[in-house]
Amino acid sequence: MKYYETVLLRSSAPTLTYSSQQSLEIGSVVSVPLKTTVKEALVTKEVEKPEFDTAEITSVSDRYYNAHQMEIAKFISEYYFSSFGEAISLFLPCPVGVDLRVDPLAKNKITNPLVYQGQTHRSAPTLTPIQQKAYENILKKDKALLFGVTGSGKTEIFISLFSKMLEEGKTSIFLMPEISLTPQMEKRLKVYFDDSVAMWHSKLTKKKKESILEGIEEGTVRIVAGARSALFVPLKNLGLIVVDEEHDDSYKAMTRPRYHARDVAVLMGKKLGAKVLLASATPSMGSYHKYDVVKLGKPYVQTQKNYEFISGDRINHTILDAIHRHYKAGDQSLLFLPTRGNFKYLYCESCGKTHLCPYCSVGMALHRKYKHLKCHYCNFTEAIVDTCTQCGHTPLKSERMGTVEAIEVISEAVEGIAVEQFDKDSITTAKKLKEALTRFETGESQLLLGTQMLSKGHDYANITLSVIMGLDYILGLADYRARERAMSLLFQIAGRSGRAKEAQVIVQTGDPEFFQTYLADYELFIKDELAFLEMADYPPFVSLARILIAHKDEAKAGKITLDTVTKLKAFKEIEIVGSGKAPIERIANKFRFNILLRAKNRVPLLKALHAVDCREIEIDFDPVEFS
DNA sequence: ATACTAATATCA
DNA sequence: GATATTAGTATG
Repeated sequence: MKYYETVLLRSSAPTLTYSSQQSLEIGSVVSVPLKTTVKEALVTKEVEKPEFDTAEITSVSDRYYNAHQMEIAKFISEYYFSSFGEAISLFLPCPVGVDLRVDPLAKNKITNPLVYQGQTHRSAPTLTPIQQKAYENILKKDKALLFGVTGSGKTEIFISLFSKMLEEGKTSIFLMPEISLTPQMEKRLKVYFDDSVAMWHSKLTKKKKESILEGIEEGTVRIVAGARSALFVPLKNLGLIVVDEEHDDSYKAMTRPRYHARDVAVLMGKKLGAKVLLASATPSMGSYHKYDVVKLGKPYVQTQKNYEFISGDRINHTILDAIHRHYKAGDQSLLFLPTRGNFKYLYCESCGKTHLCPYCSVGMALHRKYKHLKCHYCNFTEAIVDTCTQCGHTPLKSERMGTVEAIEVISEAVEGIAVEQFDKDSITTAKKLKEALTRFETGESQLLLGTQMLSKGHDYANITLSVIMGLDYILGLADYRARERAMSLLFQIAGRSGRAKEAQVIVQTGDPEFFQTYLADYELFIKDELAFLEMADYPPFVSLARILIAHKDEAKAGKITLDTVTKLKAFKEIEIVGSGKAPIERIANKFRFNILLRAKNRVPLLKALHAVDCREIEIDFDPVEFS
């Protein structure tokens, strides 16, 4: 009889020891009995017969985790404060019989030499001299940051790199921030790589996932493109990881393990000997500071753009006139605003109170289409109310414009215009996204109106007018990166319009000087912002961590916070920047407290946090969200 | 993580 | 006193 330590997959339980008649490989995925159920577990270590009684491993699966996967998971679990069982579960296990530690392609070459050569691919695109230079530069480096505006031809460089990897018998991972970006990119990649490329994201059906995994195993699939989770597919002989739109916060996981896919990609590349290429038109301060920058063209939009700064926070005549003019000229427009739903909040004119979610300390958002109020944090829904719950005053006023209301205002003012609503409420599936984009591409609709989704990935070549509202709202967020977020958003949206001809950009802000200064040169913004961050002691010059405490009992939450702060005070190398109620005080009926920590070096910070880590607190290392 | 158990609050 | 809710603990 043999004895093995195991960790339960997707679990924070401690390691448990089981027995087995047959001898097992470290890394094997097995089924084990626990209490009354059977769980999946990973064999981590062979041990001597323990003193306590052991249960026997129920069955051994045909999957296993290799040494690299376990090593990277170990890092993730320690750096991002999750259990090993949770971290390893990010990965898809390898099929038994394929060892990713040796060069599996050698096997492929022997058993199936024509796998790759048998397929027909269009050869890589011809690069412009500027692209070619960047491409050659990238080839010389293990990791690099490709800095180029939208439309500067980053994708052609990626495609050339993937082609080169294929020629060398290596595989590639291509990360994009959101699932919504995949259809357009898929089309482009398929032209060159056909069935060698597979689109991967967490919402794929089980069947589709299995089919892709089979392709990976057979060696037909050699490029996996997709969202965060694509980083964890078991590709053999990985040669390249591309992280597009590397500045995007959606690379940071919001649930445990709270890893940052860009940073894990860099680590993974180092461990596996794969090249890592980060890319963005608006790079993050950290990446610009840390990595070799390969510039692609000039850091500003080269097409002719007329910027106009206007004040206010509503859709006014300037905006309506512009939309009307461009519509009449047969051109297309884009309008960005940061809130979804109708009016974001209901508020009482008499006592000034906002109508709040009963379980969260945020305003209930008005969704006129469904005739209800909805909390965007806990999804609590209720009928539209008209009387103030505080003072009984009626009627309630609505505050701040959302997508639906904006569409109503515009449809009324610009007769005949077809508006495409582009936000989380209307674009719920990949199909709806595709349809909306097709309608816009064919000219069936003439105005694209939406939220952050607009700034991500899509190119709208024929747009001649971009209207950007609500930047002040972002600039006013309590976040050390508020400036960066507002600035990059403006760049991203402005960059997506007016590729072909002269374009007009209307920016609604009370701080035009700030945006105006940097519009022509994002790199100048980065340099100034880095100087600011260094002076103010913020990343990338220091390490940050956030502790989130959430409890139904407010006093209990406060006590946990205080106790944790007390324990942390013993660590002299770390600074407690602040602690207390979180900006959003309550979500889903739990009171929320925050502790923000800072340290010059991350090692003492990690050490202190490991010392206070417990199940009552949640640790977010390198946080991107502070609410 | 989750099943199970003990402790505590809620209710008729 | 019975039952629902919550807190605590062990799992092999």
